[in-house]
Amino acid sequence: MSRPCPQHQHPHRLIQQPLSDLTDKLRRGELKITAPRQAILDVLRKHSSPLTIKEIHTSLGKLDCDLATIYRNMHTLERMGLVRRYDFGDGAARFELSPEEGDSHHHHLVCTRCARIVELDDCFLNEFQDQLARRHGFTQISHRMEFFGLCPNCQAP
Amino acid sequence: MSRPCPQHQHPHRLIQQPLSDLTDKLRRGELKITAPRQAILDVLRKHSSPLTIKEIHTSLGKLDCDLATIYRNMHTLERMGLVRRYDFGDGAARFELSPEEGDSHHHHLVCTRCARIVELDDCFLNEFQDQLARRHGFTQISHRMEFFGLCPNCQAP
DNA sequence: CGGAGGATTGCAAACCGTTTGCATCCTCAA
DNA sequence: TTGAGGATGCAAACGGTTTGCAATCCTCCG
Repeated sequence: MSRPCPQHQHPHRLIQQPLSDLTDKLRRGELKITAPRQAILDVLRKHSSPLTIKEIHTSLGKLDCDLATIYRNMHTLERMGLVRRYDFGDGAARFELSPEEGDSHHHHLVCTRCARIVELDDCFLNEFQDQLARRHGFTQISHRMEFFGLCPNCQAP
Repeated sequence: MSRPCPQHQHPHRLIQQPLSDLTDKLRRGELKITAPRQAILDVLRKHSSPLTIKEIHTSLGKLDCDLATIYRNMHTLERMGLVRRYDFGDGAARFELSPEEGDSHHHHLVCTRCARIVELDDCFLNEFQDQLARRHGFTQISHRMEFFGLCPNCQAP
């Protein structure tokens, strides 16, 4: 994983939510504030791109906890909207702290060689998605969209 | 899985490529024409939505072959562009015969309860995707996009 | 038409991310 | 401070997928 290209970094990703705000949210969700929970949130807070469970695990360092604990927590955190889950099609889920404006979301451009991730601007699919729902009588509609390609560093000569 | 709603069925999906055309393509790809291969293509030919490996396997009926054979064949067929792979996020890959205009593709609206699949019109992301590639210096760019929701039959009262 | 050579298959075992059961531990409200 | 229930660690199981290997099948060539 390489450093994100600053010029294309989406602004809201640079604003780190203080850990205390996060634990406040935990409390509001009636979740206990445990060491693994805090450590996981802290790791996510410090990264600007989605992390796999394994990446989170190694980032925990000496605050290490069981993999199953991370898996369980990601479900809980996702359920209460603190965290967003992404699937880049390589078989490992990735997680990112939700932006503070809880309902907005964005998509990613992923290098298929080095897994470098570019965070794109806020999603533009909402109107289209709503039309689609109306036209086909669907409710609770959502979507997934990711872009893949070779980043500048990975293009062979 | 329920029958697709005819009024929203995308036209090109109704045109079945004759099996002979498909085996011709196999030949051109220097692939041997084996019984499993033909049977798999024949199953795909008869379905208008993407199928999982398991669904293909059970559809094979008495032409049954090993799961590993299907997995291996899906890779080969995908590699030569005969088949397209989709990921609806439930952990099982799905496969669909490529439309005859080899480069076009479309997306899906998937019911999260009954897995009913609506095939959408041809993709509209190409320009956007190219812009994106240019702006970030990526090459070989592609994307994935699927919509999820509750279909009319699955909306609880 | 028959045989050689390489692709393809079946089978079983391995893989990998993820989930789960269970006993123990810890957090938090009373 | 204490009790109840949520949370954790550990190990086993799970589901989709991949892989090694020996046996088999398609094709091409003589």
